[in-house]
Amino acid sequence: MTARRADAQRNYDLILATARTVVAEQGTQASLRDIARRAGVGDGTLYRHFPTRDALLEALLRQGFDRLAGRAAELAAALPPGAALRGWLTELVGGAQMYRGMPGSLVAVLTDTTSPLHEACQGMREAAAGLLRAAQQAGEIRSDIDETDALALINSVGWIAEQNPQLASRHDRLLAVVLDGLAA
Amino acid sequence: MTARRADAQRNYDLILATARTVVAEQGTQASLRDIARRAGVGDGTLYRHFPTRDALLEALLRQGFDRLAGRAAELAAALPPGAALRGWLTELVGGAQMYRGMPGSLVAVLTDTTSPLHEACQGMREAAAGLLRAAQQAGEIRSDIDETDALALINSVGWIAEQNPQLASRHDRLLAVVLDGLAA
DNA sequence: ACCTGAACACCGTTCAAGT
DNA sequence: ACCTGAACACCGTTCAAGT
Repeated sequence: MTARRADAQRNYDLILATARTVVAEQGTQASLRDIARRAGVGDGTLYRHFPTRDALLEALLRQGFDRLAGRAAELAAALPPGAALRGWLTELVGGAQMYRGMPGSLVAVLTDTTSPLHEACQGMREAAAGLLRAAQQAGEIRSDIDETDALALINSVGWIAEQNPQLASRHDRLLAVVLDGLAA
Repeated sequence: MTARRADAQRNYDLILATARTVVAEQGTQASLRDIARRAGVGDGTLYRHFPTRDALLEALLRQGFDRLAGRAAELAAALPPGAALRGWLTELVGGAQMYRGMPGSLVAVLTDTTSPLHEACQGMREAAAGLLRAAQQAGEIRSDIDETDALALINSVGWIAEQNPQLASRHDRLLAVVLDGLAA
């Protein structure tokens, strides 16, 4: 991929930047043809660089995942274990809501080792596992759940507001209910 | 609607029965054209009887909603308030999972008074509100939530398994976490 | 190597023409 | 009053033809 031809690299970047805009506007189910058209490339060019929709979303999200993994380390250093985990999960669900459909993509990919999104997810997963383990050892979080449970539940709360914008005002309370359920 | 012509009534029933099968197979996003084709009617006939996808889903679900409202009364009579609410919510999420996409339709319609699904939802809503109020007065459920919160959260747990079948084995545990979060 | 865009098989939705 | 199916404007995806 480092030996990419200059025009190919330019198109790759162009498609990705356009996809970021269009997905922010229309969600993860945005028309791929629309993305290609607005990027000014042929349909086939999009498919050459991103053979599946997940491949495109993956490229779109890798940055966000890396950032979240970094935030986990910061929070772990700054806060007690339970507060660090709760703070991190709260940031995660806020970030996933930036793109409509993202909680779904994230949950779908959580256990799918074949998806390109899964690889990008791993760093974040391990960060989640670390925070969770520490909070469990401190006796602040129930011991019968793992990081997959926590990520699935938190994203499901993000999904609610995206499914029905009128419920967005309830988001904080719903998140609090789930976090209380995770407590020991 | 009682003065429906015989052929219209026959088509209405035929479309609904076919939709039940197809939605069970393919979820709430099933192709409307496919439903019309398998019912043996023209595309326009489906639109005449069900002008929107929601109208079709509503007809499909009214029975289930009525049944759930009835179950609420049974559980309220047979169990202490907290157990009645928890049992009812557990049945609800099990039923909603029968059709892929149903938790989403239900949450979407929860606050939309214009949708035909909303009307069908009202009986169930009131049943939920009654169970919830009793459980809150008994001090078993936290007092800062309403039935909309409870229904949204429970359906979000149903959404998880539908989004990623590999997470289905975690369903009972995830439901337990949310129910614990709802406890006082 | 990479790009383009026509082509194919779908989809939701509408509406003139029939009975 | 109701039904039909062609028609329209989309969509995802592929692939021969170009550079």
